[in-house]
Amino acid sequence: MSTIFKRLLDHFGPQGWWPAETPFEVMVGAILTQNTSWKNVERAIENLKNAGCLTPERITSCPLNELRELIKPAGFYNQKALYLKELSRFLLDHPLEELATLPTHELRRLLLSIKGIGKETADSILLYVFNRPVFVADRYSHRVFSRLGIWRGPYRYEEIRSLVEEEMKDPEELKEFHALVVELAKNYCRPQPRCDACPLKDLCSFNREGE
DNA sequence: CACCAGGTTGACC
DNA sequence: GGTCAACATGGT
Repeated sequence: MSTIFKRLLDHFGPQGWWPAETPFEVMVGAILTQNTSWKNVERAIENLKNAGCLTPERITSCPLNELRELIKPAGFYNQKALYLKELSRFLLDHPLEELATLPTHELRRLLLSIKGIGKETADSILLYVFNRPVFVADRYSHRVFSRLGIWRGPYRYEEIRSLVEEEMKDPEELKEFHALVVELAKNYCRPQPRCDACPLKDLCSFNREGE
């Protein structure tokens, strides 16, 4: 696992995730990017910035219809507008300084209680906002680990997360690793793979089927 | 034209 | 516990 990380870092270089100016922007981006390309999320965030709506206060006071229009480029805008309202309400009730004092498992439980925040979004926030040592075990990681023969069987979020967290404890490394796995999968591990140019070609076991 | 994207929810079994 | 359709825009 650590070897793979070094290989990826060597090949792609530091990815600099998460791209955002404030912790709140990270959280908003984490919700908006759910099953959505980052390119579309950028437009939505740009709209929110231009409207001065990138704080919990302004999103809470923003009319729902207006909020929907602002984030439209990110897709699923009806439910995501509600999710952003939920998140903002939560943050007004629980300041970041308070949340930062909680142990990771309690903070995760709190985040998961917010409608619109599931496991992956919660872990993205734990990692990129609160610097907690967690791995974001998204579908890309499952695809990559399956192709590398590290993981057999179906996609199970918690099990893949544990697999990585047992070996890697440094939040900074976990941040980069998640970003690098995404980069690898996007470029070389598509449904129609291009294993010829893959930087981990020599490690890839393609004799087995199963995503 | 079909398929994919930095998932989550609620219904159902 | 697990599975599944619905959700919506923009790029390839």
